[in-house]
Amino acid sequence: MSWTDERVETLKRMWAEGQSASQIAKELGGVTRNAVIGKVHRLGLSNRVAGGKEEDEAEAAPAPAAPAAAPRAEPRPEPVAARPEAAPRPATPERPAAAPAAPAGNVMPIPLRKAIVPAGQPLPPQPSANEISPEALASVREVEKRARKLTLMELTERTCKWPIGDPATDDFWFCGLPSLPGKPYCEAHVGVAFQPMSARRDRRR
DNA sequence: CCCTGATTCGC
DNA sequence: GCGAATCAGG
Repeated sequence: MSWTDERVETLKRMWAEGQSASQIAKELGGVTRNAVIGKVHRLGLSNRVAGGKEEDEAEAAPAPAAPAAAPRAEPRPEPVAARPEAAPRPATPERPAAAPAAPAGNVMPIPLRKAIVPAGQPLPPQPSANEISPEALASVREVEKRARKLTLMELTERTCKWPIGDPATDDFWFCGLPSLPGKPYCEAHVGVAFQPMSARRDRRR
């Protein structure tokens, strides 16, 4: 793989977004995080906040904290697959079939809180008590108390991705315990996620 | 261990 | 210019 303009662009964008080198490498494919880091440096977009090119010295830059605003922003929970990329412009000026969903009145009439959350793609089915064995259910409940409560961005290939809580509230996180090799979930959650058909049938009704 | 970025240096 | 190997951390 080579650093085509497009790939460099992606690199720049993701780096600017604060994505890690390994994440960028995964996204690009065909390169390691080392390659990404190397490129980042060569491009000169390393870090150094206000850096200002090659200032001689003047390292003693005071004003450590801007007293004005404190944009204490947690890492934005950007959806993993968020691809602002080029929006497919349907170049079809035809009548907009449906009226604008948003009322002219700039006010969002939605009850906020419970509603809009994209909910993302199909999440693993939440156990509905009657199809999970009592043992597994108990195990899960026990495990969820020990859950690492990871956020979406903190998940890796080795962390349990079982969602816990209501995505529409702050009361939402991912299990995060060590996942079974090759599985997306930890042992307990694998237990409720992958059940033999027979087990389900026997328990049904 | 898992992960992070930074640097070096042969290619 | 490139990126694996390595370093230095968290």
